[in-house]
Parts: sequence; structure tokens; C-alpha cells
Amino acid sequence: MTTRTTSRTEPRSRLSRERVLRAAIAHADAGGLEAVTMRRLAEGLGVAPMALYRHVANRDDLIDGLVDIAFDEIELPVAGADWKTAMRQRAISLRDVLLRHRWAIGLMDARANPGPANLRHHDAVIGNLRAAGFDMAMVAHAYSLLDGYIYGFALTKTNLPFDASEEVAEVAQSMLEPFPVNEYPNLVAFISEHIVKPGYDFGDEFEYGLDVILDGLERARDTA
Amino acid sequence: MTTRTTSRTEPRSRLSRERVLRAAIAHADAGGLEAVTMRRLAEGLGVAPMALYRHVANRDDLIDGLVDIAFDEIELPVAGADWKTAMRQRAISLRDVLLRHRWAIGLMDARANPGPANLRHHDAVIGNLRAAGFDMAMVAHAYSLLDGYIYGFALTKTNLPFDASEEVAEVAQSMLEPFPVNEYPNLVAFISEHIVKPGYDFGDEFEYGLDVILDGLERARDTA
DNA sequence: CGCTATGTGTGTACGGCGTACGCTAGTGTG
DNA sequence: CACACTAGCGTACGCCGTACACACATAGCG
Repeated sequence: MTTRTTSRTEPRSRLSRERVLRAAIAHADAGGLEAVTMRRLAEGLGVAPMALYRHVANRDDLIDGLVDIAFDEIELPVAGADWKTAMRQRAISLRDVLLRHRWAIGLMDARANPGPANLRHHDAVIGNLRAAGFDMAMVAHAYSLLDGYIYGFALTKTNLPFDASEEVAEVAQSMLEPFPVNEYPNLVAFISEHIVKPGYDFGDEFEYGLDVILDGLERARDTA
Repeated sequence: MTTRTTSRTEPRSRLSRERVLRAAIAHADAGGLEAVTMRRLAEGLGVAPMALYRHVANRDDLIDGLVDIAFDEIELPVAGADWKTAMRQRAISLRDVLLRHRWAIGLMDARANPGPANLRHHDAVIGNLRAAGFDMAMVAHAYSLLDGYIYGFALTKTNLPFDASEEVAEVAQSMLEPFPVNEYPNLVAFISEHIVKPGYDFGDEFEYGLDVILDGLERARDTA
């Protein structure tokens, strides 16, 4: 019991920007960004809605805070390592963060007010590529290709209207049901002969594509 | 004057799903999906909000309609052409659609109720790759890599907090302003030595990355 | 012509949202 | 003790999607 002040003061529960952000992340992870409403947040924290505005300027500022927390969760590329290893690991880490915090996907590169974790991350990636002999133009090429792919893959995987591979078959069937049989023969063949087969998992595609990209970038750097 | 019915009937303006969707696209293109509210739509069409519900089931059904219109705007891959040419052209067309209809980016692959244009498009792409000698596994690899990149690039470009290259310098400066000088040396060098230089345009990165991917896929198919 | 069924547009209302504004009560510093 | 500062609150406003019951025009039919 740290009771230095006279009266009992607050035994716990004092609000703070940190507590608000943590509650917001929990809501967002569970129900998407739209589940993050000031009223629900306040209720969960046992506080009136307007109390939140003492700690965040408005909903947009709150979201800026969420995004920087997400950036902070990305493993920075290991400084000394081979660039390909380092980029591969940071790509996988970024993908993991995006799948853990689906709400972040459209936001990570969209904030006009980036936080420190955001800037630190980009600084480290650029430094790693530069150290590996990429010139500025190749850094720009590599960054846009890698991040485009990573964000796009996470976006696609997150948005797929099914979760587990067991559901695929029924979802696919209900999608095609309203249309004449054989209207889309290639699509039907692709789904029935490959996608619904045991062992296929869309999530596995990520590393295949990543390696195609990394190999391509290496070749481009070496022939430049 | 096609006056077959007795009275003057309606001189114009009868509502229809088509008219509602067209109005919604205009709003979305101008102000994003959040600008598409039933009330604003109705006002623009000179009609009461609830009138819209005779033509769309609800806001979600309306968005399903928008997405299928976007799919319909993608040029299908030319059937007879070399696969690389065809994929390149369809990728560029898809990117153009996504940049024209930014609101579509998170939605194209997210609908549980895809429309006919959506299915027709995927059927054509799969058919083209199959005809070029890609086996089912390689079709899956190629599709996920290409679409991941295309969606991700569009997402990134759309979200960048600046539009024209002239603004880059000031935006970058205002981003870094709150932080100590030399806190992010690699990032600062990258921006000042490359991004703000005349002639650099992030939009140009798209085709560079696209060609890296297409070359990588070709190599993978041939060595399989 | 009149009668009736059908479908299109309307008015009202409800519950939820973000947040502006002004108040209160408790705290830390002199 | 006085006082400024701060955190939290209550109220209110103007948005949002949409449920529901109704008005009205039209079309089919005798």
C-alpha cells in the first residue's frame, strides 16, 4: 500500500492515455475498428464517455496511438544479419502483426502523424538495405515491392470470407450457387481440384511469394 | 416522345437499383465509402431516405453492388495473348480501377456474395494461366502473389498522406519535426537524397515490382 | 368504367454515434 | 489556508442506419 498522500485517493483505476489505448486495442482486435467507439470504450473502463477526451484529442488521435503500438510490435531487422534473412524475418513479423491486428492494415502507412515506432522501423529497414549495397533507387524499389506485397497479402487473407480450410468448400458452393453450372469452368476446376484439397492453406502462400520477391530483388541488385 | 401509356406518367426520375448504385459510386469516388450515407444518397437523388430501400436491401447490399461494378471495369486478360503480356495488362487495369475507386481496395476480395463480374474475372485469369502451362499449384502461387502485390500497392499509394510530388518535402518535414535531428538518419537520407528529387514518383514503382514478380513466376514455372 | 392488388415513395421514430461546452470536485503547491 | 489546475461528468446537438406503417399511383381485370 503506497499511501503517501493524506486521504485514500484512488485505490486504482486512474485513467491514462495508455489505459485508453490498451482498451481500444482489445476492442479493435475483437471486433474491428468499428467496434472501437468512445462510448463502449468508456463503459469498459468504468468511466463516462467524455472522460476519454482528457487523454486523447479525438477518435483520430486515438487511432494514431493504436497504429504506433502496432509498429512497435514489429521486430526490427537484425542489424548485422544478411539482408535477405533480415528482410525475410521482418516481413514475416510484419505479416504476423497485421494478422493479429487486422484493423491496422489500411492504417499503417496512412497516418499523417507517424509516431516514433513507425519512424524507427522505417529507419532500420532502410539502413539494412543500404548496408547490403542497395543504392537509393533500389531501396525505393525494394521497399515498395516488399511492403506492397506484405500489406496486400495480409489484406487479402484477412478479407477472405472464410477462416478455416474446412469452410472453404461450403462457402465456395454458396457463392457459385446462384449461377448456371459451368458458367465459370476454370474457377470451378481451380477450387475443386486445388483449393479444397486437404493440405492447401492460403496462409502458406505468403512465404512462397516472399521468396520470389527476395530472389528477384537480389538479382536486380547484382545486375545493376 | 414514347407516350404509350395514357397519362403523362413520370417525365423522368423513376428510381432504380442502377441509379442508386451510380449515385453511390459518385459519392464514394469523391469522399470515400464513409461519404456514402443513405441520407446523402437520397438527397442527391431528390428522394426520401427510405425510398432507397425499395432498390437495395440495406447498406451492405448496396456495397456489394458497388464492388461488382468495380470488377466489371477491370479489363479481362486477352484470351489469345502471351500470358505475361495478358497478366501485365490486367494487373495495370486492376491497379487503375483501384486508384480510380479507392474505396474498393479493402472490399474486392471481401464479399461473401460476389457478383457475376467478380466471378467472370477470376475465371478468365485462371484460364489464362492454365493455358500458359501453369499447374494448379503454380496458379495459386501466381494469383496470390500478383493480387497481393496489386492490392497492396494500391493500398499504399492511396494511403500516402500526400498527393503530388511537390508536397512530399513539406509533409516529410512536418512528420519529422517533432523528433530530434539525426534521430532517423537513414530515413532522412532516403527522403532527401531520393524521394524529394525531381523525377521521383512513387506511382512509377508499380511496374518495376510487377516485372520482378512476372519474371520470377516465369522462372518458377519453367524450373518446376 | 370501377375494383382491387401490387409496388414505389414517405413520415415518423428509435437507438447509436462523435463530440462541444460548461460544470464539479478533488489534488498539489504556495 | 487559498488557489490554480486537472480529471471526470452531464447534457445536448446533429449525424447515422433502418423498422414500420402508411399514401398513392399504376396495372390487370371484370
